[in-house]
Amino acid sequence: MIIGIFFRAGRHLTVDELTRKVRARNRDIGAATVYRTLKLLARLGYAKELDFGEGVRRYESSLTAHHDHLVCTGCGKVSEFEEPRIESLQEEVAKKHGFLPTMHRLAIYGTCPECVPPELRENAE
Amino acid sequence: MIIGIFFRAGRHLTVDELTRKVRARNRDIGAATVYRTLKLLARLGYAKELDFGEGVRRYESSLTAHHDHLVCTGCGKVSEFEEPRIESLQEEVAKKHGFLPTMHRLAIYGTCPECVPPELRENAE
DNA sequence: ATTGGTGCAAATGGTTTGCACATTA
DNA sequence: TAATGTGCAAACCATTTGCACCAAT
Repeated sequence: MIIGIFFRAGRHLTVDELTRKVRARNRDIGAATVYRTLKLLARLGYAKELDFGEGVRRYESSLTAHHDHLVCTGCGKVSEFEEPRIESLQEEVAKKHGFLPTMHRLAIYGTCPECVPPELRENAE
Repeated sequence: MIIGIFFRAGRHLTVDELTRKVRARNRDIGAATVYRTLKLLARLGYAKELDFGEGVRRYESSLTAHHDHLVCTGCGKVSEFEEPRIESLQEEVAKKHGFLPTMHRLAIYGTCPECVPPELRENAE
């Protein structure tokens, strides 16, 4: 049931967010089990552990195409993007340094469209 | 004295590493003071807080040019690189999503040259 | 009976904080 | 005397783990 909710739920879930969803369905499930389930999914390769430096861990399904993240420092919303040119430049950089890259983490922090104050909008003034 | 050691020391220091260096010089200094000093430097903009998902925080001087990081998952060593083409692609991505970017974090994880087993070296086989 | 998974509460570990104390102006 | 910064130990908090328990083989 936990796994079902996880894959159906939105992306980039906090463990606590998932725990709430799960407990809304069944109050008898403890947080430890949610932690254990997510760790298991990550170990099996079905979930990715994310860390945006917020002090809490997030998880997302790894059954989707690779992507990186845009994190809004205003409302905390996380969105995704994919940019093959950045990917290949990373390969290039790694190779130049003799690195055998296995993965990378790229997050762009800033203010999302809804959080940009009107007076700072492109088409303002 | 803590500040002096911090800026003179190598990059990407763990708080614990810096505490060791400081206490080697003066045993009477507690870890709390080192934590407080680094937080202060970060607040004033002289230090950057880094988080590579290792479970510990690292700090580096922000008085150097912007750069991103290569993290060796074998020996833990962290090195730096700078790739203007990646930077400008990030700007482009942010703009495309209506984001006002303030910063980004890019870390490439993998195996550094010293940790690549010989049989996997490019010029092996 | 044995296995595997669970909830609960306690442990963990990096970081922060309350507080009494010292040092300086 | 007031203000600032310190060490120490306790608090914090997300996460992990020990353990007794339960369900299903």
